[in-house]
Amino acid sequence: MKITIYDVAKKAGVSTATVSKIINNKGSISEKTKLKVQKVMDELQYQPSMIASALKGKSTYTIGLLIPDLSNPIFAEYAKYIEERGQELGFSLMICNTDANPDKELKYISLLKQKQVDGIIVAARFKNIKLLRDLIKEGFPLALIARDLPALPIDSVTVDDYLGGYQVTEYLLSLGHKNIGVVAEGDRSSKERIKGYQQALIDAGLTIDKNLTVVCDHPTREYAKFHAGSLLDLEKRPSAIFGCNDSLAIGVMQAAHERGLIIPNDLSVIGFDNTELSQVVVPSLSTVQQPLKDIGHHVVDLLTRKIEGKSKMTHRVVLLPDIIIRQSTMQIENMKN
Amino acid sequence: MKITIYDVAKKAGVSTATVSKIINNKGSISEKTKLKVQKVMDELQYQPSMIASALKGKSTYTIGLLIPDLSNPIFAEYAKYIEERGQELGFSLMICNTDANPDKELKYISLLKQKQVDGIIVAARFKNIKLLRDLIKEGFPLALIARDLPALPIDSVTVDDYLGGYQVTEYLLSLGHKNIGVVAEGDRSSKERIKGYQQALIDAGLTIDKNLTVVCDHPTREYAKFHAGSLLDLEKRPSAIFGCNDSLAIGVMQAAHERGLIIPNDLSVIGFDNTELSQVVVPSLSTVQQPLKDIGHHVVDLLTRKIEGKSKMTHRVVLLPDIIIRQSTMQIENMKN
DNA sequence: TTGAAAGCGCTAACAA
DNA sequence: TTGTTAGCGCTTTCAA
Repeated sequence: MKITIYDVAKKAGVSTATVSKIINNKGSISEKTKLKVQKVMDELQYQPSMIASALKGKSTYTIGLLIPDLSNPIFAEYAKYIEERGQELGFSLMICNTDANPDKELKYISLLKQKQVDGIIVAARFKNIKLLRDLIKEGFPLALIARDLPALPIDSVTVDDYLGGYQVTEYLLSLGHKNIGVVAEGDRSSKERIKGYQQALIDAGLTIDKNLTVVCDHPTREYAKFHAGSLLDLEKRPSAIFGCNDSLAIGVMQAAHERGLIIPNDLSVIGFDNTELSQVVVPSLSTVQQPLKDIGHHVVDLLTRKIEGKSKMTHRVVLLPDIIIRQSTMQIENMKN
Repeated sequence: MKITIYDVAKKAGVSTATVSKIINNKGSISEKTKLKVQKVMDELQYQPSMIASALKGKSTYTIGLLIPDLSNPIFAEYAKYIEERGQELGFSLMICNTDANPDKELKYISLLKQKQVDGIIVAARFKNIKLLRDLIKEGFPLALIARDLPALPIDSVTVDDYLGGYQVTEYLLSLGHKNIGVVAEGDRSSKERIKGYQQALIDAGLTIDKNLTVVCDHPTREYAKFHAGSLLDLEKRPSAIFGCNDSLAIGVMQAAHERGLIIPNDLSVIGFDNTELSQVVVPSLSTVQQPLKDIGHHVVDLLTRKIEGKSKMTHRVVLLPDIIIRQSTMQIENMKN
């Protein structure tokens, strides 16, 4: 059978209270008994049951992560770095793939509460806002990544998508492009990136042509290819297109390719996320890098601080993206037309 | 405070035993009290504590997944489908990213045991075999993916890498290629794929030239590019190269590109894994698809059956890969040289 | 059909 | 410095 604290206590000739104090470094224990008990624990290969100590009201040292889709490399990296930081701080990670489905969100949250996780991290595309509101009301430790809810007092870590969109556009403008298209998906990040794009145009004294922004029904390369087509078939087609993530941008490249357009000579293209995809396509894709590691580590720090009651305030951390210039973008003067 | 079974019992005017029986569908309870108690549970929004029931020796309905690197898309997909199937069967997933580091493996396994997970799934590249042996000796439910240990009685699900390598080579041979190189990584899968490649050559009556197989120190595109270079600079350079995963194959393509070689006219290239990368490069990469979803679902089925004591036997499931032909491979007669 | 009570392994207040 | 003991919330045996 499994070794319990009783076995240790008996073999060491002390009480369970003494053993417990030694495990948790509490109270005052003589060096002598401490050594003796530790020796017995080693011999017996004793591992305290976290279940039992959790039942006594202590922490489970487990956090839940609600994420829409692990097969998306960006989310997988979030998960990786969250796990990494959690592990450094002694927390395990329970992963819940929600498919951005509100029913699953509900189910998972209630399950995580039944399992008494110490806190929950909610990633992008979370639908069921009411659920979050309830959790906050209960004082349940919660943190958000890539999902900002200005109306709710929740710790969050986001990358400045607005700035990302602004920088991309500013860069394209600096290359001389004035007629700039956007292929986006429907989520919050894309919306922010579009806003940044628009503001950059305004700041440059240009007007915004709504027809140059298309939003894909599904965030896939195939859809982007299709929608980019309509942009490229415009009478006055854009000289540059901003894809709100790398897959979309590559869809744009493919649509251009199908029409016999050469990148970057006929069309500049830029993406977002700096996935391996962007390094592999020909020409390599200019893009924007998110500080994924920082985001993951930061959100765990915020959450664990809440869990440990060290911080009552709400923190909203905004991290800055970084533009990476490769071969898919070009000065307009050097372009063919 | 949190609602407990006592609150429910008191409000419903029954004992906790009765409530417990109703929750677990055990014993015999009159329809009347059942309804009454269920109504109270609803009103109170009662959620049984899994911690407490776990302490009583019941299952935690949690499984652990030890995986080397979540940022590798293949592993992320494993995780996704494992989580998916787990969720269908009522199990949560605790993710542990080991970096293929034996110390972390040890730490995680002991942690998972402290947290009383019901079983553990171990993915590719696991180092610490002794650890697994101990787990088996204890009768701890265990299952493997993409990692076959013939010496140990563990349930496992693998894809037939040998067959994959064989099929790739057979296909290349059917195109007329005889001088076929391989760029591999150092793991078990690559070794199997190489063996399949060699057997296919033998079966075709050809001899194996060991110099045509290079193994990268690190499984990255950069390394593959470097090593493929040495293959391409050979006096009698291969007319086709098999990259043991898509990243490696793309490294090969890049090395070829740097040398002014056109794919597939000067060189056929084929990969493995069918990641998005393979669809995005130009020319698109022929590759081999693994049934990731089947693998993930299958391994969870095996493990949970062990957990529930429904199966004492060891199962080794081998799934078959599928070759996908795209544009990076060509009949040798159509090639330039 | 129902309930009383013991106990899962641990912690912490209190006593010695 | 150490030990006694009462629970944490649940399940299960046994008796009613």
